[in-house]
Amino acid sequence: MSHSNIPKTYDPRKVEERLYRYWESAGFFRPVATGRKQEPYSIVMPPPNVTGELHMGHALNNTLQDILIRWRRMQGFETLWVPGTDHAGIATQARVEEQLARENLTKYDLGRDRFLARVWEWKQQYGNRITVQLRRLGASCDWSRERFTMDEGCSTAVREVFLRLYEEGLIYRGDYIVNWCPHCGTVISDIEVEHEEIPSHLYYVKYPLRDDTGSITIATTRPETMLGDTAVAVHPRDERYRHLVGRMVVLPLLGREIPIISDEYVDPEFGTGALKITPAHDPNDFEIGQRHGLPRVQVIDTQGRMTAAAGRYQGLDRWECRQQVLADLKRQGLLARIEDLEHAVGHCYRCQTVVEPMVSKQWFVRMKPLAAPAIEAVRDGRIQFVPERFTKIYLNWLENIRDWCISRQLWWGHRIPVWYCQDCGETVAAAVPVACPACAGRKLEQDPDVLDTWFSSALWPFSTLGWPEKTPDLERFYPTLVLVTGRDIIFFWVARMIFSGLKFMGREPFRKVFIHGLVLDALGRKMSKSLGNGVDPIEVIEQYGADSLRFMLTTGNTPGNDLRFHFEKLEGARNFANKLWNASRFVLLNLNGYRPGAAVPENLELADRWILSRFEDVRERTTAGLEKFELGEAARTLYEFIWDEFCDWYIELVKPRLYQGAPAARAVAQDVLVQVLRGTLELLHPFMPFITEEIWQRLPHQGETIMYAPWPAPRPERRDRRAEAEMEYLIEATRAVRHLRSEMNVPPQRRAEAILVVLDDGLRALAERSGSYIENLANVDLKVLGTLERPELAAHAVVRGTEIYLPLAGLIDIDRETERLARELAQVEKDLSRVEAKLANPDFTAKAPAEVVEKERGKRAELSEKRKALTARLAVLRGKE
RNA sequence: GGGCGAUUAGCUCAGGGGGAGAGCACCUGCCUUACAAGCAGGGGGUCGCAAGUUCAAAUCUUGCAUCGCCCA
Repeated sequence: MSHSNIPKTYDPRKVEERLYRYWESAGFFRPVATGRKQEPYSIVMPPPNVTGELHMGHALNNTLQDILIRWRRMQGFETLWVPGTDHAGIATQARVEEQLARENLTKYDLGRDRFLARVWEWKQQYGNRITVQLRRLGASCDWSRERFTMDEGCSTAVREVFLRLYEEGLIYRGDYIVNWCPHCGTVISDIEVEHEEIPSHLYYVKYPLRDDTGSITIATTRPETMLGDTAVAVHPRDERYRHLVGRMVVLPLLGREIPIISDEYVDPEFGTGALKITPAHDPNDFEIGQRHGLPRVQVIDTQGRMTAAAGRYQGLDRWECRQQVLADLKRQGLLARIEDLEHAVGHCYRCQTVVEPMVSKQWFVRMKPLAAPAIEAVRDGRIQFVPERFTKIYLNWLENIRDWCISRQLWWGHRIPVWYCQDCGETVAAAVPVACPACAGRKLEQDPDVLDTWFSSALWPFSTLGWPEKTPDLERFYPTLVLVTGRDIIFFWVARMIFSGLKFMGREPFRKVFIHGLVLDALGRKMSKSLGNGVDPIEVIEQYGADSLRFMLTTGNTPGNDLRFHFEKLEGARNFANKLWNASRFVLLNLNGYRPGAAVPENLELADRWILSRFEDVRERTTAGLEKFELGEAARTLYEFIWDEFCDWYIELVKPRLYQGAPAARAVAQDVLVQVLRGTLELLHPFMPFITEEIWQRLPHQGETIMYAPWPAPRPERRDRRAEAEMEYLIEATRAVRHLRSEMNVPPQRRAEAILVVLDDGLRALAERSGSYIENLANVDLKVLGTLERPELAAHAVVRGTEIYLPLAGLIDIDRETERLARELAQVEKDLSRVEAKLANPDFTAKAPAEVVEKERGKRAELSEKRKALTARLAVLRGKE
């Protein structure tokens, strides 16, 4: 292969799409039994909404999954990553309704069947958008197994689960208080309600006693609901009101008579301690109403308007009604006072409309029996959250769980598999009923509602693998190993998958739940459509490449924490990719005559042993990071190794051998370069799949793809602490010489002379042996001496018991040099006195671990040597003044 | 009201009982035959505040403050 035409700048656009097509068409994303590991490793992808476009949250979520799956695949596991999309009931239906609105149509104009046909059409047309985008990101999921929550298999699973829960009495239908969104026209579940603190008012209203002996004042934030009041409640031990319990008050404006009751729920400290009770429009009041057998008067309808029960307020919007009620109360002198109050108001998570609690007939899942095993599975560690702190959030929610309202007044979704017999009124739950089991009648009408979208996502880890069929995939890949998801859907999704998996598979659906945070904008705000502050991952990929985006998302992050999106960070990642590209270019351009196997231990020189040892360390730390889900740490380890050690030092160190070395030495350098670069690419591949593949293919390699290159194995024999220590010394010395050159303004091109005075025999031998490293990297001619034969006009530095001189007759400004050394001496003395104070403390020497004490002693020795050298040098210089 | 997280260099963030780190920004010098998306050198921080544990605290404990998120 010719390498002379490798461009100087890495261009991801020329690489990424081509490689992805290659991988996908070669079938590399499918599970492959490598024989190196027996167990499978599977992940199911949190299905993005079919309506969706890839946003930064998806990009982060899928990058993390892809890293894990690519790494495990290289380790030899039979990996499967199942992709798919979610039908997203409300969102999708809304999208199609908008489309219809542009044609001046509503869904009612079409009717249910034609409307649904229209949604499917929409889905065919736009539904694969996000999966195309996931490919751009590099996601190595098995598209041949792609699923959709409303495809045939998933739908079968949904019906099966519904029917089984229904038969067991875990699904029931009942009149219950639910959260109604007047805008979306459907019920939403408790967790779909977002509470937001809103500045509001607390209104004090007098309710006159029936017998005209006075009044009781209640406090409320929602005066319009008083029209539906059916009681006033006080705390049973509240002395202020004890004598009133059991008496009747006259509801203002409507004149209805309602009782004063007592209930533990009432907080005597809040407001007046007297609470109006509206069982039809408040969840807590609903429960109090149930305890006391109170009637429910619905005064607000599904559009948010006042009903006939509201008397003359009928037809008013709930907010208009509030103003009207207040005005009327004021006129009648019943509005005692108004206070400012911040309080939490429930909003629909989708449209932000204020939710209206309302009593209605809905389907529910009885949660207590299902929650118990799900709590247990996490408590006993069968499922672990990463980071661990999310365990508490999960447990706290499940321990206080309420029944789950699963019916939705929508058309798009899984229709509830329940029919009502028009002849005898029997309820029939079945997949496809033929006749009424009670009266054999054939006039059956299906429940019009559909199921909450999350009902089907709850089954995702096993419905995607074929359940309720006993498929080989289900057998092999369930339970999955890890679920990667944002912390915003722990309740919506994670908890529900866990109890569903336990219930229907008898096993937890995954072993680890890896939670990540949100991607925020540069100012730390959530990215949102309404703010318009979102960054489009596809645009980023086009501009910077998928690898850069992925790398930026991984390195900028710690598990579970949010991350801010900065273009500067993206540039850093892009620069890193380019750095790697150019380092590889260097290697490739210097491979003439390469033969593998030249780097046998006896041929290695210090730099080779050092970089191989460093690589071994990096291999270990990268793998450990991945194992602990510390992906950012793993990625940063690689970044530092590649940039600081491989590029800044090793490549510079091998140049003489490559450019002027004897063929044998050259071959060794080539072999080490190839081995270290190839191994590093393999370690980096999960994070930056495209560029690593592109380079790997050009390097000498075995196999069709880096995707199946074996994950670098431990080579403990390559760990060489001595080589590392020696290189550290040489690096420090090189830096010191460079520093002196810079301080003295020696032009970079000018070859200078440097003298190393090394008293220690071992170090001196090293300096003599490997002094050429310093010579090449600091552009000096080096003299290594063992005696104190000091040049007079020279810049001076001390490192590790070594005095360094740059004899620069004519360039030395004695005053400046004196001042510089004096400053350094002051610093040394400061450090030294701290160390000495520590060592003088008998508690320290007695109680601190021996190696810590030893280290401090070493430090003391080095610092005092340095002080001695600096003092002597200063004396010489001052003598010249 | 309860819980969780954050508070470290000008900015964004790692780190996590024994010599304060990175990237960006800044200053100086370099287009040195892998890379100017680069190289070399440099300046810059009582690690939010207070108390405690310890020979030793940025790191552990407690309290407080500020910001953010979640739950009621």
